Amino acid sequence: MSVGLSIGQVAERTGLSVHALRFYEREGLLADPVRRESNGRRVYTEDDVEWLNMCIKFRSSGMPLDTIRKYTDLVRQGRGNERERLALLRSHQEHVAAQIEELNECMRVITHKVTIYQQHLDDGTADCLWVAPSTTADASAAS
Amino acid sequence: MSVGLSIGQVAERTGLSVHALRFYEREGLLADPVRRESNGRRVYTEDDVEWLNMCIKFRSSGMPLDTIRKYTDLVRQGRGNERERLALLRSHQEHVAAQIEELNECMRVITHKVTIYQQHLDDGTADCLWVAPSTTADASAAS
DNA sequence: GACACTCATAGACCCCACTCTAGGTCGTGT
DNA sequence: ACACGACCTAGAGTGGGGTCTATGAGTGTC
Repeated sequence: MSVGLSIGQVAERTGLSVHALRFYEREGLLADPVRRESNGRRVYTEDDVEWLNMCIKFRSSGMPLDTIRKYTDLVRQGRGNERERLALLRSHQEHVAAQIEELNECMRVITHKVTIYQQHLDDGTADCLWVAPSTTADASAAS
Repeated sequence: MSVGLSIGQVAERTGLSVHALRFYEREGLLADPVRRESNGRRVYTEDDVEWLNMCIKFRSSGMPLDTIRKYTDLVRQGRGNERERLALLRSHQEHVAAQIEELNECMRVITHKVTIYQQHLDDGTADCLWVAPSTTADASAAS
């Protein structure tokens, strides 16, 4: 089934650089240190790729490498610590929820500004309303 | 109206450190270089605080300081470049939308993992299902 | 058998966004 | 008188997350 992938192939299909892949490995982010060919070259399995994709999801949702390492350690230790894994996941879940909240709020503010600029540009009123080269001009647009 | 605020007061009400406030100023993130008392101390206006709050929104939605500086420059230059400001804002808006998308996708994945772990813990099946201290064990939970 | 290519390691380097330090000034309270 | 706390500047240091370099070895093909 799993043919064995070179680091270059894994880089290609995960979008991580080969540098990053080696870096992640050094950092202990792979459940088991990648197998090697006789010549020392890394051989990745499809499972490794799947795991990496999960790490990428974790990273891109703001989980620090350190926490990913903790999670990896738990998984590596095997059965018995499922509660801990769950706690870690839940905590990250909350974190992500908070981020989404925050971004939505930012979005609200930005969209408001965009709308106002757009309106004034449409009106051709821009030249009348933007008076001072100051904070205030933009702030009044923001408020 | 505006009484004039010390850097400490501004730090308190924006949540930025006094260090960060000075840093932001050096970096050209304030529309006009803050006024000073005769003794050289900074005096912030409420407008400055408002502007800073906007910067904070920008930052916390992932806008690099560099881009905030560009926006600030545009505002500082005054009327005539509203199109550019709008373009910058729109571009950031898209960026934020993409981030929200991404986070939602991560959330989906994480929630799925959480659900599965929770199920197995509820079932008490954890000890049977988690077999190997390997990627696979967790990957099967993820899939 | 020469050239290009991919891989290997160890460690240096980079960028970003702060954060902190050193050394000094001012104004107030006791 | 003098200590204290808030402020000032310039610039060094930090932490996270990679990225790049130097150096060398194995493979593939003309």
